[in-house]
Amino acid sequence: MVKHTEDISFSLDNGSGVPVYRQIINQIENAVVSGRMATGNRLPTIRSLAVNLKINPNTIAKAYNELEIRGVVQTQVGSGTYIADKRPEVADARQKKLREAAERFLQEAGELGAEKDEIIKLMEDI
Amino acid sequence: MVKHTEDISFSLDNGSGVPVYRQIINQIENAVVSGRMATGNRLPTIRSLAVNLKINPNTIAKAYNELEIRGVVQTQVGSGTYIADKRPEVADARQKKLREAAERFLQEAGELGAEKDEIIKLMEDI
Amino acid sequence: MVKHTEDISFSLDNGSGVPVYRQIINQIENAVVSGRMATGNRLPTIRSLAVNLKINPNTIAKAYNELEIRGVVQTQVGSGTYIADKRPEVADARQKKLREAAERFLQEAGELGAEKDEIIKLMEDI
Amino acid sequence: MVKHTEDISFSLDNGSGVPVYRQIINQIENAVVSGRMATGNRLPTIRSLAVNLKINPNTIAKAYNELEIRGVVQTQVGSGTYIADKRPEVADARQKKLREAAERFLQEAGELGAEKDEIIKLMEDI
DNA sequence: GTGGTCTAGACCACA
DNA sequence: GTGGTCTAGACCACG
Repeated sequence: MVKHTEDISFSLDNGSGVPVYRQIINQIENAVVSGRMATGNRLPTIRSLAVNLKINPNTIAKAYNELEIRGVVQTQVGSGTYIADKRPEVADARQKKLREAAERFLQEAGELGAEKDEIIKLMEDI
Repeated sequence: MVKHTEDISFSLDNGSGVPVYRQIINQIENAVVSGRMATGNRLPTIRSLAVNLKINPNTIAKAYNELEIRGVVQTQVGSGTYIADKRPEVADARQKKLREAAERFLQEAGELGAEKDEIIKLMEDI
Repeated sequence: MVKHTEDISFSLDNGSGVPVYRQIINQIENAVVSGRMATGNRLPTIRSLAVNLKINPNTIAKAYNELEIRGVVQTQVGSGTYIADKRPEVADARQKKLREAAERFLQEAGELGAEKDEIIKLMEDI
Repeated sequence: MVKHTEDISFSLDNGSGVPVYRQIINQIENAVVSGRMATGNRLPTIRSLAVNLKINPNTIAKAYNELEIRGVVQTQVGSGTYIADKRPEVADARQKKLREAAERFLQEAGELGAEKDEIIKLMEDI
């Protein structure tokens, strides 16, 4: 039985320099490794997402296509795009991605001269 | 335009999608708003930095040029590129940049399903 | 970003010492402050202008880029470059630029020993 | 008998894009064709002018050198640099330069949407 | 086809 | 040796 959930939302940042299609890829991968999207869940259609995010359908198609190449999703022609079978690394992947995100942030915080105290205080405040 | 310190180091991430010249701009701005680079400090020469970072001098020139247009640095042809006169917003800018970096990180951590506890624990560990 | 007029023409002077990209910037700014180009008007594409002016596309890209950093234009990759939202100073800017141009001319005319009479006569003749 | 007048003053504009050495050349040529500097008049020494204008002596040397190549000045080693013998074209040259300066100005004024009336009024006001 | 990024390399203005 | 300008050309993101 194929589930039809579409409970994923995207937030794009146009000024960050990160290509839009990669932001989409990242957010889908994050949803997968965090367990919010699981095997068999359906992704939004290219068209609906294009309308939602106000971007060109080609951009989303490119993201889905790359995710398919990586084995994260599978496309069923005429039906939609689905999260692929769980692969073993998923559990590790979340930790890895979380740690990488933390390191990117700490790198930048370090450049801004923030010490551990200030950073943790900031985390607690927000 | 007096001091000649060059105590800034750069770290580039080629796979992040953020253009190299923008990474350089960000890191220089971070150094300025954090106080590590102050008015009159000299930046590394375009050519020396190009050798250091193993990138094309034009890429660095582009970064320095944008910083000049934005009023962050001043160039003296034949002499070098220097941090421009401190403008009043500098003090606020650090807080703003730090908060933005934190928000970007928390956004991504949220996508990965991390709660505040896990995040703070991670911060303390690294 | 609605209108698609491209009613701006450029005239470059190679021997003047003023960099080509700066001449382009000046002429676009002049068109904006004089009202010939208004918010939303599209600039010529980089490539078409490069062909027209017989210069390298990068030179035009550099001009457009600086105009974007200064907030004069906005770019939509895949679509074109457009005059940005009108900012309040525009009205004053025309007078300022006109007066500066006049002062540069009178400075040079003075060096050439021309008096007001001769200058005004010249203006009427041309 | 060689005259030793040094009654020429310079005004440099660093932001104009025109190289400093060319600004110097122009202003000396203007002084010559306008009759303010005549055959045999001595130019300021490179060193004194460098101090006055706060620029590098090499820049002035380059200007004087180019003027010598063009036959506008002559250098007497150990004595100084002097305006060369008047050549026939000088009388015409002033008109030509004046007209060119006027045309550059009118070009820019035209870009700013100024009509003859406004321009003449501006000339009269300043 | 639109603009953006990056490389490579030539030549110039200035100290 | 410093930065600035310009050319040429490759490849990318986006529509």
